[in-house]
Amino acid sequence: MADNDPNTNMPGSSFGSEHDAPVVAASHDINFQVSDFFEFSDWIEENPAFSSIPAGYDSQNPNYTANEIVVNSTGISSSFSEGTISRDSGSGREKKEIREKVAFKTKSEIEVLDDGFKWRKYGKKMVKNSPNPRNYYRCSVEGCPVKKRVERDKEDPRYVVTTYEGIHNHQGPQL
DNA sequence: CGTGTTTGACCAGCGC
DNA sequence: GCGCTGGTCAAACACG
Repeated sequence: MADNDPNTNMPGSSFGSEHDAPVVAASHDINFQVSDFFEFSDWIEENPAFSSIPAGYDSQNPNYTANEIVVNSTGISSSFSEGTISRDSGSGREKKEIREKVAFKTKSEIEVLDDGFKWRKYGKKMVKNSPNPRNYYRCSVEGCPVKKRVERDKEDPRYVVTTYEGIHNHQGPQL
């Protein structure tokens, strides 16, 4: 997946340029694609030495491997984790599909970061571990199984934890 | 009028 | 088996 797509124009230019978030700046540095992070998840899988649960993240799941990266030098630190490969070894039947699951912790005022795709909110839920609600988004493109989960950090409300799940059916960003 | 959001209800998995 | 919790659905609503 995610072949060497030239990614002609990344509409990430609205990454805080129209918002007054001082932390989210320099869209030039955030010139990435979501698919790039899905490739990163493979990278993590092959580099368990980098596993470290980011602060504030639910580290109770032993199936998680995680890592932290710094997207740019202006203070946007994102952490991502990959998991959900928990197949039932023992019951003889794996119930869960192997899905790509990537979580970012981004310091931003806005919750819905414009990653170039069009998202439709389909749910909101209060989680037990956090006083903040969790929002559920889904890619607007029909047939695209990608889901997105956005919640604010428990300890630091200035951070948003965005979790992507799945791989986009379509190549280009949808706007 | 079309599209996306809101919000409560419903459902399934899991732990006790 | 029951209750809790997280995830999804869908009808009503708001907005362009």
